[in-house]
Amino acid sequence: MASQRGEGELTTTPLEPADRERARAIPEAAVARLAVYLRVLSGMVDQGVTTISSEELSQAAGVNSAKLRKDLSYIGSYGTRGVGYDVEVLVSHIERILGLTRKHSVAVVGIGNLGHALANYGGFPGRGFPVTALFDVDEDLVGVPVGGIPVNHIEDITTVCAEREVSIGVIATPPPAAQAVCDRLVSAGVQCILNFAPVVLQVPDNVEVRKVDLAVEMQILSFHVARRADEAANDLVNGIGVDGMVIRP
Amino acid sequence: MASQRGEGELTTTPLEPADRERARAIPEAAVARLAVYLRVLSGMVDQGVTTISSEELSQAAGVNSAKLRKDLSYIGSYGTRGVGYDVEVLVSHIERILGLTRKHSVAVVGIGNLGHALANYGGFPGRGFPVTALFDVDEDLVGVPVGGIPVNHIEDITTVCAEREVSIGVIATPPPAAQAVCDRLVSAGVQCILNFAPVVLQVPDNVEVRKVDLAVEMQILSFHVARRADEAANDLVNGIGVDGMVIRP
DNA sequence: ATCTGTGAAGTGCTTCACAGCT
DNA sequence: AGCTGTGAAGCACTTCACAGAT
Repeated sequence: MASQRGEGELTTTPLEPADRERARAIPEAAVARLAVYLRVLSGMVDQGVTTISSEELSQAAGVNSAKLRKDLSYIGSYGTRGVGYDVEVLVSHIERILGLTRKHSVAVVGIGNLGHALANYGGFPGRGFPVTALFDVDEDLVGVPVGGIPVNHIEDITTVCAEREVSIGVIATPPPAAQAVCDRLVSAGVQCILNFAPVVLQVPDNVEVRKVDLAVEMQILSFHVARRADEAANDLVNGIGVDGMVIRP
Repeated sequence: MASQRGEGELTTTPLEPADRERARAIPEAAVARLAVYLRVLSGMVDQGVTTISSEELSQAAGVNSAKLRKDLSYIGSYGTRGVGYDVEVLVSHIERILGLTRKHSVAVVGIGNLGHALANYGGFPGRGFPVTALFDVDEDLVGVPVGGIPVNHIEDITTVCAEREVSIGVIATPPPAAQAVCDRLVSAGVQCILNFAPVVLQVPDNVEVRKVDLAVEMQILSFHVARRADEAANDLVNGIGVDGMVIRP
């Protein structure tokens, strides 16, 4: 089960050989942060900031400055020692590394509450991710435009996705439907999936899945509430007050 | 700036001293997976499965079995060598560690597309996370019930959250409003925040923030599209076909 | 005979700290 | 004098592989 998509539509600026090795080597964690830096930097551009130091940028992005510099070093050396980084230069290099010079068509499957919300973002968060197809099983929804795009029936995923060159599929269906939907997306040649359904998807190696799992997020927070409550109880026993002051040393 | 909440309402089953040290020591990454195991196990219970091996459970959860066993070992030794784990026992231990024996009131701030979707989940993903308060700046929305709960004005966050003992705040506002909303939640004593706004929130150390950032997720996927496209181009140059076979060895 | 629980080895990410450029 | 870029050290998570329980 592999991609059926040809290799003919490479519209991205081709990477230099040096960049190529780098792209392979960037830690996943760093990629996520690059996206954050990019957003912060875009804000800077709007404010007319032209130059920024690693210290300032790292503060704004909520990381420490060594990490920021290391992250930026993965994509090359575009700073000036003693000065800092040119904001626009940085923006364009990060955009290139993240593949944002290309448009990525998005299909949303499952037009319930969440699907509606996603479709109505219109051009998905941050531009460059146009939603070009919507799917649902509900016959009553088929043909109805949501966020300007008419809903197609789930049966047609394969043809419609191929036609519209969808490169990212978003699964917003109820859990039981998710795997089947995923399989269809994959057989339509979609190699990147963003999954909102609380299900562990099985996919071939050449497909990248990212998961957004609200239940997991809530439960992680719950864990921290519990840990904190417990530490507090523990500290009280040991004579430490709620605000961290020792009451009974 | 610290919690203003008293320490009197600890309704959680208190952890044994041994568990206490463990809770402190569980890696964050393991906590996230425990939540996944819990969901898979709940499904097992519904199917009437009573016993499961690390191999089976790890498959269903999409991790390898050594990792699963190590994760479970963080919460104690509840398996039987030569046999496997008792599903119900495991469920109840994971629930206890994740603090799911307590209810966690949730407030959603920002009742736009996403806020609506979230409010309409009713009892948030997976039970145990009742949404008890909604907030927005829009006067026209105030008083209107969404998912059964009337919307309050954002001005009233502090009082309403304190009143309803909200322990988790969900921020679904536009980016510019997020930090101010966050500050209000914090001063209402909320120590856990789930942030959907594409903004890096500044919070005191005693507050836990989890971020769900669609733009970042999309951009990570975009990065992988780019990397793959580039590898393919690269491989073609080196005489390797699209399906991985060497054409020109 | 089988499957868990876990030290120990391995891997990858983060932080340090400073050489080197402007 | 200031700030980047980066080897090297440190830390955390993952995987291995096997002793030990049933």
